[in-house]
Amino acid sequence: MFAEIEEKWQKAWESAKIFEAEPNEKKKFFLTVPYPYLNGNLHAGHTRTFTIGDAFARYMRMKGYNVLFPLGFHVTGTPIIGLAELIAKRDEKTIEVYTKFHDVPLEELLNLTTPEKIVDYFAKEALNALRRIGYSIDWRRTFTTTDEAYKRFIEWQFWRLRELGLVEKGSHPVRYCPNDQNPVEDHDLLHGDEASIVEFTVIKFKLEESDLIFPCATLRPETVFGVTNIWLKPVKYVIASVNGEKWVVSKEAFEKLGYMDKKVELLGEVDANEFFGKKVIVPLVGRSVQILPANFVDTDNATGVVMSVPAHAPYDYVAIKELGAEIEPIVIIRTDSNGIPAKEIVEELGIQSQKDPELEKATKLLYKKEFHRGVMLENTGKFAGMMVSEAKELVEKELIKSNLADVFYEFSEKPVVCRCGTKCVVKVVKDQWFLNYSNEDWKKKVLEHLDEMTIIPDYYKEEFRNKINWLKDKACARRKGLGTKIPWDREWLIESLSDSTIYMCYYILAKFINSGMIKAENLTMEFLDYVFLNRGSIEDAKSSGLSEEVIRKVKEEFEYWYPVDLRSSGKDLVANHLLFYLFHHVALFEKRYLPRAIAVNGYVSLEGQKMSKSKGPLLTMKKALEKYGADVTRLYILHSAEYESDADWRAKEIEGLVANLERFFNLVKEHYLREKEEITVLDKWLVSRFNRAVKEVREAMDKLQTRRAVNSAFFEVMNDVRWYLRRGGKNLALILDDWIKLLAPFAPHICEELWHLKHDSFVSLERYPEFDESKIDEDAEKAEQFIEKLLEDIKEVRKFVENAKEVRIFVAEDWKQDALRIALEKGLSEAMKELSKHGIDKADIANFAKRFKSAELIKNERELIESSIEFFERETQLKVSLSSEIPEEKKKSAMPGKPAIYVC
RNA sequence: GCGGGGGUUGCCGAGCGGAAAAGGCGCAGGGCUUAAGACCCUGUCCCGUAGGGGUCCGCGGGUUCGAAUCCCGCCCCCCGCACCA
Repeated sequence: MFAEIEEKWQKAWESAKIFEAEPNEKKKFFLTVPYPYLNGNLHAGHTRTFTIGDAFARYMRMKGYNVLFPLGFHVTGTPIIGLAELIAKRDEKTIEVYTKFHDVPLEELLNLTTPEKIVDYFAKEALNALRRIGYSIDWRRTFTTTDEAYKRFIEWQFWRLRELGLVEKGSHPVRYCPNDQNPVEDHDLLHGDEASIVEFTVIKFKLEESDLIFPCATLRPETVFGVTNIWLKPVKYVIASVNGEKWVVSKEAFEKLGYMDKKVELLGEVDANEFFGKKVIVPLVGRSVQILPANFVDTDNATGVVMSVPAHAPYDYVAIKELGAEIEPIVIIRTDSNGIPAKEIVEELGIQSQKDPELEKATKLLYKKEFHRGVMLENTGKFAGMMVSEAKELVEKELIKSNLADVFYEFSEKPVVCRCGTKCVVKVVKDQWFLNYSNEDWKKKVLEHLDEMTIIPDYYKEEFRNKINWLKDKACARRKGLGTKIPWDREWLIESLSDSTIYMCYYILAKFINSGMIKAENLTMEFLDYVFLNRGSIEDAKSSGLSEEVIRKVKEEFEYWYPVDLRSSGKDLVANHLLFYLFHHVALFEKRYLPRAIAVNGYVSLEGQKMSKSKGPLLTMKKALEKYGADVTRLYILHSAEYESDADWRAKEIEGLVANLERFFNLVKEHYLREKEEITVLDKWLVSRFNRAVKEVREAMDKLQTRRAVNSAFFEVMNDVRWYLRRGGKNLALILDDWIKLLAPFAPHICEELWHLKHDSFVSLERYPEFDESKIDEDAEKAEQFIEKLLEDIKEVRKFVENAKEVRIFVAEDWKQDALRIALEKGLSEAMKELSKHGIDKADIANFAKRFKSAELIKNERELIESSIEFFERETQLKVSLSSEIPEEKKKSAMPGKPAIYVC
């Protein structure tokens, strides 16, 4: 129903260029939202984040700020390439998801076989949807992350980060497919997406009088002090040369070692039976212990060689018992009891054999307990007295330092299988480029800046603080994907989250680039240094080939718009993008250019179901707009949930909203242009209530609480308006100018249409309503409340009378009014004294005392009722009058603010 | 496990020391209508033939004249823990 109106105003805004922001004398507000990734159509999740952003942009604009709200598109990385391949391959599932959920017509979809075509198509679709929803975006600044100029900008950024020592080479473990010879991403997995990569410590036990090493893999290196023997499975093992040492490992382990950045060579096969009974030396301790057989050993887990700590490892304890070996467990950790921890838990769970699945549970329970509450005992040398949680890391460090241990990466769960059917391995990728987010100095600066920022909701600041502390180095280069090459090592592409950290300042360049004033080749190091970092002079910047005038202009605009005042984002970006956003700004920019505020919002689910771009279900922005139109969609999504809580999109609810919005539209149309009539108490009440709503809405919006704001601005005002009309109000127009303005950030099209019934200006540029204390009328509000309650009471009483014809209302006698006044001022006892002085009946006084708490002083109570008689009659369809002809005992119940009611 | 958030009436959700507890949705009844829809009104924890009474905010304790709201313990749910946008 509103489609035409919406299109009309979108065109009007566009041709009046009212959202094209240029520096001026006003205070600026720079608002950004994360650019969308174009491997599909924009969906309800984008709709939520962007609509919150737009509502706030509009709100700030109406509060008198010069608002810049731009948006670009993100296409770098692997998903778009992957999608192109899948479409080219005619992958069934992909075709289904993209036709069914992304609403791409089949014939168009089949054509999207290259990344470029995909980007073109979805960029066009996105633009259409974003325009149709009426965002107040400055479209002159849009761009795509594969634009030549953008790449220059990214290269510049990486040169500067490297100069600061924040990009370095290192190695790290990845999930890897030996067949594809590539790292495997989550969506390329057949099995095992739950598995994570865990780091085993491999402790080297030397065979006595030999150079053979038994590398025992463990997750609890601190228990090395309690080792009583080591285990091998009675099967064939191999001897391998590993970085020059002779290791005995399982066959599976040998294969895996080859991927772990080690020099590995097969020397020969060997039967574990040959070693049983022989002795190895426990590192750090120097104790000599036996090699024994155990069937629970999994040769496909890590090295396939295990150390035995029967006091603390249930498996070991049970294996030793089953073997009947005369080995005394050595307790090295104390928690609460004095016994042998593994023994206790095994007995408690009634475990009998190595095959008992309960052993897994016992191991986990004991591990947890000892890790969090355990203390290292005297027999652990210099670690004695430490908490286990602390000792674990230190023991490992010590062992590795003295070349007594190594690390071995393994999946936490198995199998992990690639889409191609091959079992994945953990591969250590070397010579990889890293962003050094673990750098303490860098972190410290970020944390310091965080303290000065506004985070919405505020408790997320703590979350950010923790995440900043947890953040580790990030591999920032890839071999595959779209994007910018690392400028000093062109084998590598900059990974797509790493090229999206400070692009908000690129919006300032984008305007000049899009207009042709600046070309990609003008973006030289000197120019960007000068504009963004205040490095070098304008003379240096001229080497870009740009004129001084242009350089000056760009610089001025950057100075005007930066920093970003608010970045509004979905919560999925907290642990990654938003952190990088902070880190990179802090690393590169001067303090005055650092981000001011971040707001976080939750996900959107669909009728209770999680949405998924790659699997469905999905509701695209386009579809929502086709079905409901812009303002309904906007209002709905803004009202659906607050802050980081997740919203659930429900067709049934949104349909209810359509009706509400139509009612609003018709109501305003009907009353907006009416002649004003004489002002009554009721009018004052309306204005007073409306003013409170204004206050509420502003307070809510200042904290980005769109749900609360819409609730108040739309639904609650609507309820007041209904009451007002029901009461016979004639001057609704009193609040309509302001009501339209109040709603304009949320439902801008309808508001624009209504506003123009009376005005020539754009409501989008009007001043937002102010709260006016002087318009608050306590008496009027009290009076309305009184009438409402009285009506309720009349209806209540009436329920109990059959064939009611008439209502008589009896207002409390004057003496009660007087007494209440005294009681409120001087206390009840004073009032009672006064009453007896005037010869009021004792029983009456007692009755009054009992009930005075529920009484209230209403100004002109009698007149108020009198003027509302007609209203009461209309509402009850009964004859209503003020009368003293009611039974005596009813009269007694009359109190100020609560008249006696008699229905007959 | 660590970190962050949360458990409120049929559902979604506000409230965060003094109201059976905003608002929305759903459901029921009434009005309007030739009818349906829309719209308007009423009800929606239990009891009640006079505007009243009782019970209630994950569970169990405590503080207080008074607790959904504060404190302690327990149970349960959601999200992140990455190299993926």
